[in-house]
Amino acid sequence: MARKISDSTVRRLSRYLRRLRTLDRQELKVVSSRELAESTGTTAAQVRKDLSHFGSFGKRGQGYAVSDLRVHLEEILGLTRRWRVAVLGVGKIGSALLGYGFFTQRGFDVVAAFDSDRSKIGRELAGVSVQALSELEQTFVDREISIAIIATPVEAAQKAANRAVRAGAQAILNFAPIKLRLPPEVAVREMDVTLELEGLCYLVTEAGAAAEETE
Amino acid sequence: MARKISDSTVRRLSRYLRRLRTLDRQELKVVSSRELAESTGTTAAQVRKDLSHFGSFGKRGQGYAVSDLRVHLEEILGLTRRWRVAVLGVGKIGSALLGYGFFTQRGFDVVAAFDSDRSKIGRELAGVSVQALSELEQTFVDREISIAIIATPVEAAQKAANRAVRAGAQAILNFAPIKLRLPPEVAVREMDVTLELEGLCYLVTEAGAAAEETE
DNA sequence: ATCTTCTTGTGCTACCTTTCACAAGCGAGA
DNA sequence: TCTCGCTTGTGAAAGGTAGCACAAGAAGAT
Ligand SMILES: NC(=O)c1ccc[n+]([C@@H]2O[C@H](COP(=O)([O-])OP(=O)(O)OC[C@H]3O[C@@H](n4cnc5c(N)ncnc54)[C@H](O)[C@@H]3O)[C@@H](O)[C@H]2O)c1
Ligand SMILES: NC(=O)c1ccc[n+]([C@@H]2O[C@H](COP(=O)([O-])OP(=O)(O)OC[C@H]3O[C@@H](n4cnc5c(N)ncnc54)[C@H](O)[C@@H]3O)[C@@H](O)[C@H]2O)c1
Repeated sequence: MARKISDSTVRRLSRYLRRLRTLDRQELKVVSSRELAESTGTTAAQVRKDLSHFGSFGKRGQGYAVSDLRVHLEEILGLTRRWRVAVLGVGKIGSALLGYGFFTQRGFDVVAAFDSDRSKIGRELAGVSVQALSELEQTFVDREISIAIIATPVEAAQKAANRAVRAGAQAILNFAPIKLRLPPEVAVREMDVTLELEGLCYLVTEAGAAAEETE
Repeated sequence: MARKISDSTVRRLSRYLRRLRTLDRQELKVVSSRELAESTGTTAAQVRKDLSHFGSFGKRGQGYAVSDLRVHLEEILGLTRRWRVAVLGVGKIGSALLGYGFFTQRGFDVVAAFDSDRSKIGRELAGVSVQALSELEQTFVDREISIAIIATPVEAAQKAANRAVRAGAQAILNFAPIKLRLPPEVAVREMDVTLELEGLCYLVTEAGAAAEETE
């Protein structure tokens, strides 16, 4: 199973899992690749190909057992354990994330928050108390934190990420609009609102231009 | 120029533009594809290929004129105009977005905000007053809003998006963890934190498994 | 005027992802 | 047991995307 799985496949697996959890809650027993495809915005063949990289989970003529497939996907994605997360930068975005109920529900425990602003340190948000940066290393080790969410201003983001990685973080979710430079063994994903907005502008502008041409 | 440009190319163009704006502010006059590539996390060939889809902007032996290329990219991405944006759902994420200073700086004006919660209506955040949903259609038309940011709870997201589209929105930026079903002419981008976090878990788990195998 | 150095723009190639199409397999019903 | 209807799993084809390598061109030195 040393096959290289692409990011887009992994994202789709997350989508399938999300859907399966809903179906499971609704007590539905089986689901076909076609149904799964329709509700996640892809094609039936794509669903089957994605799953086939990891094994044969379905029954020909029937479909997939919802609950079994859910468990398989949870295993594949590494979601059978809980993950401890720290938030770096408790500003507007950071505190929104601390209050995000979905995390706990999905296996992520935000167990620490750090800020450089003295006036914020000691304050408690959603059951997590904001700590000084000086406590970062110790806390990462003690609480076995594997994921750091960067929500500092852009100027501080690279340093904050470096520090989290040195303290043992294996993965970084970055909200700051900057491409972080980190060692290749650290997993990084970006949440870049402006990038996405600009992408939307391109599409709208292009559609407008195309419409004019065919006039 | 009716060539189909891929999403990944558009995203990279945004990155180049971001870098060019910084260089321009630093009064740097020229930049090579190699420099641009290094600071945006790609390769020099990729930078040149991306730009070549739209024309020849560089000088052989020299590089690209920073300020010219910046303008070209702004034109390509449709950022020579300002864009009016509305936020739907003024909760934790919605209010963080309303207070996000980068938007204005980048050509996006958040001119309206809507919420279903009576107690929030009339309140003012970052210069924008929260309106009732009943005013949505009229406001979209009056203020020529082209982009709607969905920041409602997941159950309300599809309906909110539909309503924004019917009111004239050409693009949707969706923060709710759901795949929206919208007419194909509407541009949609997703900001799905849980999806990204799950992707990180996969990578970390996989790296862990690979390390064990080679023991 | 020629040579050297540097960097672009691009055809070609290699790789990767998605789609197609169908044999194989499963269960139900006769 | 055989047939029928349905859906999976997968090899092969198609469609894209990224990287390589180099001719073409630009500026400055000699
Ligand atoms: N506000 C938004 O809607 C939004 C949206 C998308 C992206 N972002 C990005 O997210 C990041 C945070 O944005 P925000 O609006 O929450 O900003 P903010 O100013 O509200 O919060 C930033 C917080 O980080 C803290 N901080 C500063 N330096 C730090 C350091 N070295 N270590 C730890 N904490 C530090 C500050 O004290 C502050 O509390 C920025 O990079 C921003 O570009 C914000
Ligand atoms: N909080 C986070 O950090 C976070 C992170 C990522 C994604 N999200 C997603 O963003 C969305 C909003 O999250 P939140 O944490 O800000 O939730 P929230 O509960 O704080 O805010 C939601 C707001 O939407 C309003 N609302 C409800 N129905 C509405 C409707 N039909 N039209 C307009 N407004 C309506 C509510 O009154 C509330 O003010 C959710 O879908 C959530 O899953 C949140």
